[in-house]
Amino acid sequence: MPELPEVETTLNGIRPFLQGLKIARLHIRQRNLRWPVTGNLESEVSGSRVVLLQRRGKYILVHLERGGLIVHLGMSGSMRVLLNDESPGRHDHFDIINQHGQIIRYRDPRKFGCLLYTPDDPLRHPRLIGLGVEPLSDDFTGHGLYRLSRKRTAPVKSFIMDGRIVAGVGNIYASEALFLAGVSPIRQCGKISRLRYQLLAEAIRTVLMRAIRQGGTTLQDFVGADGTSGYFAQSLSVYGREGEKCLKCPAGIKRRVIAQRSTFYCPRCQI
DNA sequence: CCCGATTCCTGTAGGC
DNA sequence: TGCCTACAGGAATCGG
Repeated sequence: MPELPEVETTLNGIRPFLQGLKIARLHIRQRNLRWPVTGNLESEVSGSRVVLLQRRGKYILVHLERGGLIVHLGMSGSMRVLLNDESPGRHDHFDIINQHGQIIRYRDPRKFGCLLYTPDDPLRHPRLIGLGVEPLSDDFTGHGLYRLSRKRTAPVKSFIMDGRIVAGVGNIYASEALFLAGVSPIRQCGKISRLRYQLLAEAIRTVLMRAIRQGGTTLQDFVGADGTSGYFAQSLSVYGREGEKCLKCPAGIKRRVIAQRSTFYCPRCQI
């Protein structure tokens, strides 16, 4: 599932084929994504230069000379640079074709992703305006998490997965970061100490950066822009390891559902 | 405001 | 072998 590291991997892969170049054409085949793709985006963006490719949370921002595109990979999306002409499959919903005729193809079997156009600064789009802090920026601190969590009762796992608090932490990396920090996912976020939030913030940063270095996590669908899988899956400590032995102690990894999401943790190491 | 449940979608896995 | 159901989850939305 594309979370922040997978989006970052995708972005790095497609950047050489888009940033600084003109978009010759946008070819949309399926307009029925997470939100309907409305309006004549094709004519808005064709001939426009990509001035910057940027990630914000799990969103990909394609800044154009005027306005920009906003792409989300949902939970099964990928963007791939085609090496040779391949006929599109039924889940290949749109292509971006650059000035050299190179094709960046968007595939998303479950259609949870989106393609939006805005004539304004994409960062100020209503979908992005309420996003929380970037976890890899200097603004992301344990102290900030601590302050935002006061008087709240949600489980800490739900808290760090809330995009209005931190942008880009999804189900897999939430479990992994909580394990690394030794914090139980079911603890009420408002009752966790400042010190432990410092450990947690550091763990989130560490897990995300490690995953980026390994090209993200591929469980089923995810591939980077070159079509290869990420290999962070082999580094997962708890996710998907129910019943297996904890890496740090003799206990077994437990699974429990928190906010309708599978959550994996060590009941002994994570307090 | 805060929080949990529900919703969208389709491929895959497991049961019978 | 094939049908059926449950499950996976990002994020918006709704209801309490």
